[in-house]
Amino acid sequence: MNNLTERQKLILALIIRDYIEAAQPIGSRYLVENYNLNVSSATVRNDMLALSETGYLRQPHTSAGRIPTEEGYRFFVRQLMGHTELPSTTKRTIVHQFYQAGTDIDRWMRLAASVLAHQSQAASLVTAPRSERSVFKHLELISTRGRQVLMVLVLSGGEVNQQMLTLAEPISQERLSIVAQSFNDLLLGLDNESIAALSVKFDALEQDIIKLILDDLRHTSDMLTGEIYHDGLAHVLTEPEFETTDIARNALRVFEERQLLEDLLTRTVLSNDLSGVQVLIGGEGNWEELRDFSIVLARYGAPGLATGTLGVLGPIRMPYGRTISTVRFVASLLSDLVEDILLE
Amino acid sequence: MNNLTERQKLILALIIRDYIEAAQPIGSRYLVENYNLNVSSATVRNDMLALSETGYLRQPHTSAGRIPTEEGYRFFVRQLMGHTELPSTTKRTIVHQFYQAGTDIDRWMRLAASVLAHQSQAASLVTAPRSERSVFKHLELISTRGRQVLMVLVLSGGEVNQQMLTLAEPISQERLSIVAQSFNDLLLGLDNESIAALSVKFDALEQDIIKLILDDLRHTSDMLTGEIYHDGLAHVLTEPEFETTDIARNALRVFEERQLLEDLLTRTVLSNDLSGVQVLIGGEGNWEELRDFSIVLARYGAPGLATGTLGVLGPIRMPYGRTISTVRFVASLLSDLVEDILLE
DNA sequence: ATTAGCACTCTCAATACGAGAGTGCTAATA
DNA sequence: TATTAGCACTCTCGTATTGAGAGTGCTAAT
Repeated sequence: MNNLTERQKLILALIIRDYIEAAQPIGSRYLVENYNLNVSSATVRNDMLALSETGYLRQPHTSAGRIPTEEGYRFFVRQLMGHTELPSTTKRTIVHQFYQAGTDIDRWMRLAASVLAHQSQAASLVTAPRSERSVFKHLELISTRGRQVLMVLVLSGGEVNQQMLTLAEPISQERLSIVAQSFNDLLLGLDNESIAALSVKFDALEQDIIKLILDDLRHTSDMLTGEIYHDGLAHVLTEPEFETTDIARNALRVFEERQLLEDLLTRTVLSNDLSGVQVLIGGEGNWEELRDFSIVLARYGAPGLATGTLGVLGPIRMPYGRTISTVRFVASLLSDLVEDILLE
Repeated sequence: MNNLTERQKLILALIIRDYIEAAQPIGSRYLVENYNLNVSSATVRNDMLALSETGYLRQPHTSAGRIPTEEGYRFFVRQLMGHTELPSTTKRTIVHQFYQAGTDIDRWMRLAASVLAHQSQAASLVTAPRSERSVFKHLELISTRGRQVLMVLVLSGGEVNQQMLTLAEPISQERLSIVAQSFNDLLLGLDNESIAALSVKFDALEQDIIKLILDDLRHTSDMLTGEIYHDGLAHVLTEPEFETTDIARNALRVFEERQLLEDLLTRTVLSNDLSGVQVLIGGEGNWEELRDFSIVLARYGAPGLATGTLGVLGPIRMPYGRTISTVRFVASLLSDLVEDILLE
């Protein structure tokens, strides 16, 4: 499969780079005139033909130039594209912005989404860090009004879940505090299953609470909870390939279908290419909704403690080099920040 | 100004209704053929001319039919459009969906956004209920790791703010609990200013905590915090007037510019037309970014305790009757739910 | 293996043209 | 005075035609 001559690889790379910029089919004459290939356009045409037969290039119609196929992009990203880094001035600017954002996680997330969207000129998405295995940390019961009780549950990794609870009869704040305290002593550090396995006798109130705690724990570890931050949706409409409204509509739908996003983001745990950055081109056969998009994803955080996902969604004709290095950089930056917060 | 004949009003109403459906200029012949006006097309033309001079209608070009101006829409919404209600089967379906969603506020919000978007075939946005005047309710300090402390602050109305705090030196959980307890006794029910005015002597740790509490209180009452739920962005691309990409891009930008949204949503407190539902048509001169859109907004919740905002953004050519009744219904439904949760 | 040359194909912008829709105006009518 | 018939006029929009330009694939020569 890899029986391409060096010149063919070069031509493929040039076509992809230029096509990404120009969004127009690239012809043979254009190539020889703009790059010192030292061969004639006819030779380039022969190579193009070969690349078309390998499946890396195609023509929108007879007698147009060539554009890359999805396979072409994949080959490019995997083999041809070198490792790129963000310019260090850009890096410094980004770091500075995070520095100014203080320690507010919500602000970090928004900033991360904004930076990703702005740098890659595409749509970005970020999820807050959450612990991979949720463990009970602290419970608080706060009487609010009549028989309503606010239950605040803190899990390892810093997630806080709140829930309303209706009692059969009013209970004083003092008694509630005592109940909460006993749970705190009993459940500290236990996970879902350990708590379910407890064979202590509970009264009705305690039963209810335990059920809610279990619910929250399961909930939190099963699926993606919380806000999915995003930014730069408007960018996807800028690209000429999204003139067709239904394609653009698909892009928006991706951002609003939690199920799909969860599905997508949780898959990122697998296979760590490219120092943790993963590139999905054109749905890769698995995601019909993403047929027309590429996604660059990375996980960040403190492995084993709390991790989140971030990524960029754009057209298949995407500046992969720049996007990948942006995603990589923001991910590592967020990882540092999260670690700072978790480990002393 | 209101010197329109009954027939002129009728014609205006018919044009608006039909234009909203067809998205095409409406001509005089079309009107007399489809409705029993009992006058000739020439007469209708005369009335149309009058309506054009009043500023309620305009022509895209000579010899096209008429389309409503923004003023025309405003007049229609204010004077011509009767009070419409959602079909009761639709109402039941919606109520049922909320019933199934349990008592999870996050789920309510998502569902509300989804229902609004789906019913109005436009983009929706919803903010979680929050109390209008934030008051201290409960503080919790939880030692996590080394010198890091998780501070959980509960405000009236049920907002929970969490924040990390780095100590100068490690402090045991017992001591933290004691500190938290003393704050709970001291600050219960106090607002921003009362706390700032306290003239009690604090040590360094307590000072830090007070500062964070004040920050949170101010933060929460000043601006819109928390997620702004939205759904149905894809709908805005369906409308023919958004074929032009930059207009559609504006719509998306509206949803991602928190500043604008906050600005917008907080204005809803004013003037309660139409049983609390507010209609902004074409930015109303105040919002350049909304020049091409209309927004239907309503506040919901338990006044004085906790309120949120919800609304729908769509093209100016929007089915106002349906949208307004949807917004009104969802708002009142959410109000009931919130009240149920707050008042016993 | 490379290249010059050439016929061929396809897109795209420009142009022209006619049908159709809808108006505004004038003069006649009830 | 309000309405109407009639008509000239204007503008859009779809369709057809055309020619320029770009780029290819193939063949034969180097």
